[in-house]
Amino acid sequence: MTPTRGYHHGDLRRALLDTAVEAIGESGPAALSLRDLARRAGVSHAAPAHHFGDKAGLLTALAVQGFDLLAETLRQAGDDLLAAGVAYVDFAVRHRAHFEVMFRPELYRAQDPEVRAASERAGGVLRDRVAGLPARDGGAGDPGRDALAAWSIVHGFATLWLAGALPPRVGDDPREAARNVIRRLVE
Amino acid sequence: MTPTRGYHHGDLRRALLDTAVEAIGESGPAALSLRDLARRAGVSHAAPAHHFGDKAGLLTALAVQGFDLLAETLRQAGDDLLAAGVAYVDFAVRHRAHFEVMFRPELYRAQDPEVRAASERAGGVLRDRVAGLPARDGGAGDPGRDALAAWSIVHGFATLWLAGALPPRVGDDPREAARNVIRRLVE
DNA sequence: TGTACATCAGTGAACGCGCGTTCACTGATGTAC
DNA sequence: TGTACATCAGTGAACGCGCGTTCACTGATGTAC
Repeated sequence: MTPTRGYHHGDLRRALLDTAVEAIGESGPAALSLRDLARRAGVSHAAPAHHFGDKAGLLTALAVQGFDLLAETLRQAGDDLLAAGVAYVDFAVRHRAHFEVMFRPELYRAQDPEVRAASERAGGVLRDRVAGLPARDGGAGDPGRDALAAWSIVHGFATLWLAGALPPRVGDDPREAARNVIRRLVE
Repeated sequence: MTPTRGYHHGDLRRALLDTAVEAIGESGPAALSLRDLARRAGVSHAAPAHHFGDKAGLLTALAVQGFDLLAETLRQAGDDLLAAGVAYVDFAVRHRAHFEVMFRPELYRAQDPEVRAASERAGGVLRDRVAGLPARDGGAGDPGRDALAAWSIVHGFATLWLAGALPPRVGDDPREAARNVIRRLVE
């Protein structure tokens, strides 16, 4: 994509992250190799180590980026829980590589403070949207429980969609299908 | 575990599947190698190829086993959707290796007729439990939609649990936590 | 009960490959004076 | 404006490792007669 400008690349760190997204989209995060990334970015195979140390370092950076992107996506979806839920699924489909890395913590340094902070920000937005929901007719309604149920249903739908596990009758528009399913929870 | 009985192992195929479950439990399905399996099983490194051809062949066999086990687990949970949902989560936690393989179809031959049949059997049981549910107060209730919502919420909860993504306040008993969440859908 | 033979399960040596890591290096850039 | 020097980004050769695959083989088992 970005042409190499002589000896110094210019923004190799960023280029490697973009390239990683591409490679993960093709073969999944586990199959990722730093040598392949270097090859795709057109630099020597030892270059990635300069920026990320090792594979876990690179995936940690990708996870941070992913959680930030998710938080922003949820925020932009507005106050509505239904809209936020649809946005969550949409994020998973459109940023599949990030999503797959984010929820496979054994692949990166999940205890890294940057990751924890970014993940906490995304979780906070989701909880806000759930808190904005009117109490259920049944009773008091436990906001922790409701947030967990909301998270579970959108995360499960997204995961099943990405795994190709859903039957054809669900259709091919993830946003529409997700909206339909989430309504079961919020209507 | 099972001592090698001379030149012929006795039931190497089965032993390799058991060993694979063990290895996947430690490092995930992507890190699995046939050589490591052979080493653990105490046979030569070329032996696994006799039974499964390659890694995808072995994981295909594991997926079939997993779907059959899931179907049986759901069946044993009885007619109740809540109980079936809890059983689904419990299955994921107790048979983590199988569960992880089953829903990563890029790792095995998902189009294999045996896999499709086993997966169809498990899905059928889940649909049955949803169909047994009384119609919602709101209206007619689309059984396809309801089944998808139920599947999403239990699958999502199980996935988040396994990923270690849930906050500590959820507790350490997956069955209890799952029951609480699923109630949000069925009550 | 005994022997011959076919079949099958597992062996072990060999191969080529891609990987991560290390390390002395070189080219480019920016800053001090 | 010009020069010296420190810093940093990226290079490329070398290493050892574990992997999958192949293949001629050998030991065990079962069946026919």
